[in-house]
Amino acid sequence: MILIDYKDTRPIYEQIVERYKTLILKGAVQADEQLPSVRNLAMELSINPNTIQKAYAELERQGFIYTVKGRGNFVSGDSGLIDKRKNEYIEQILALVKEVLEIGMSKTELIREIEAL
Amino acid sequence: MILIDYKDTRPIYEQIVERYKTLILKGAVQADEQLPSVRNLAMELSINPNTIQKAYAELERQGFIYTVKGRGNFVSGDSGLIDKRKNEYIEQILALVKEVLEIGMSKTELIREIEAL
DNA sequence: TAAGTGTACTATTAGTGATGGTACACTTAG
DNA sequence: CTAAGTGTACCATCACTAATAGTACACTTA
Repeated sequence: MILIDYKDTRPIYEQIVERYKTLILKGAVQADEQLPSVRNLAMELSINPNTIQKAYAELERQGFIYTVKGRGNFVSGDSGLIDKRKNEYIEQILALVKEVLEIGMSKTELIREIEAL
Repeated sequence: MILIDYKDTRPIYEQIVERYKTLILKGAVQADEQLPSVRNLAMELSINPNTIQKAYAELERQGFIYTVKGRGNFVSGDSGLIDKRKNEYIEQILALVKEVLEIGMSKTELIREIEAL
């Protein structure tokens, strides 16, 4: 479910956050489903529990999961998150598109590439 | 010509590299045109000469500029760079597009956003 | 009660970005 | 030739962040 890419320049906790955001929004993990405990996931990935804790804290801050002390972390049911997330992506994509247009790529060529997916 | 955004999380030298790459590919600075000296640009931006040096070294490594010891740094005339750079952008954009499609955004909606630029 | 949960600390290590300063070789204008 | 301006190569230092290691405590539940 979760994989760490050590060639990736992004910090581990951030990779975990991104991975879970996608999993949750894709519906790969259902609402109110329990996430692995901090200690378990840390052991599974052979990293420090503090790193998992940091990732989970960030996911909670962004509303993707909620925490019950003594019980665990669970997937939030907030449906508005998908639209928020989409907008984040759109902004990133449009920023890149602007730059690539500036250096002379044509909009039609770009769209053709996207259609080809 | 060059501006540093301290709210940007990317390191300064990287911002400078990206900025010059775009300027060169847009043709805003011509081939064989001289770049500001390491010391001058450092003073102008109120940062350390070593940081500029790092940026210039990276630009040279990527073929965007060339260096003449004792004279300065100059814009390279390599025309193949544009295609390389375009491909870099395309890859980044397509990676993001894949993810946003995974969470349920439609391809047509995405293309509409791009057309709207 | 014991095991498993989150959480809050503190200390430490490692890596990177950036600074400050020095020194040297080269080129060019004077 | 000289001086000023170039790149370049160092070194030491500071600051910040990511990650680790370890301990402790409060909570929930079988």
